[in-house]
Amino acid sequence: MVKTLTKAFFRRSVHEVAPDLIGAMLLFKGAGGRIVEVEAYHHTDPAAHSFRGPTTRNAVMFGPAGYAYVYRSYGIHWCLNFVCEPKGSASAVLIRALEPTTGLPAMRRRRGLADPRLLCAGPGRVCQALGITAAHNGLALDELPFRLLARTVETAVVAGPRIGITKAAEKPWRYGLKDSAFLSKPFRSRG
DNA sequence: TGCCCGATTAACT
DNA sequence: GTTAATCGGGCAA
Repeated sequence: MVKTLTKAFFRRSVHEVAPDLIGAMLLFKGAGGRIVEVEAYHHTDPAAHSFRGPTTRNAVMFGPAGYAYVYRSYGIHWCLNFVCEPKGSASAVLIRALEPTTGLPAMRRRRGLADPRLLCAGPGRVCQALGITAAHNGLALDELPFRLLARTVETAVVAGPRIGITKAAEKPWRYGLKDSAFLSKPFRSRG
């Protein structure tokens, strides 16, 4: 029995939602796969876009949970976040990598390569593969064209430091599927 | 207004 | 390991 993730799922601490998303299925217009890597950004976190208060760009983060926050990264890429926590708390989970399972031809075409390991291994790559842009900023996650399905099996989740940030870089708020071949970077093994 | 820098990626050496 | 591509946000003046 497949369960759709509702807004209530996201109306919790970003540090609860982030690990719970590992193993969930993310589909966008019929393409996507299992979420294997995410990062949590709490509004009290200096690395979060919402840390310095609301702006035009981060406005969606200050709205209710269960919506997509899409922003441009390095002037080139798009990155997809899921807004979490009660309204106004301005926290979100960054979707960093998927294990592609559905709509591979479309994703290969948009990415211009065939290797499934590199199709969705990184936040910019996920958006390019799924065709997500600023046009999709603010869309509800429990309505089409999004489709989010809860994981159906027990999943081994590992945590580690986040990637590509300079502030609060030591916080272990990156979560991933243990030993997945589709991560943007491996997690340091604990033995 | 101007300047610096970033939740990145790909193509280099 | 290094670096260019490319642009909006944030902050100083």
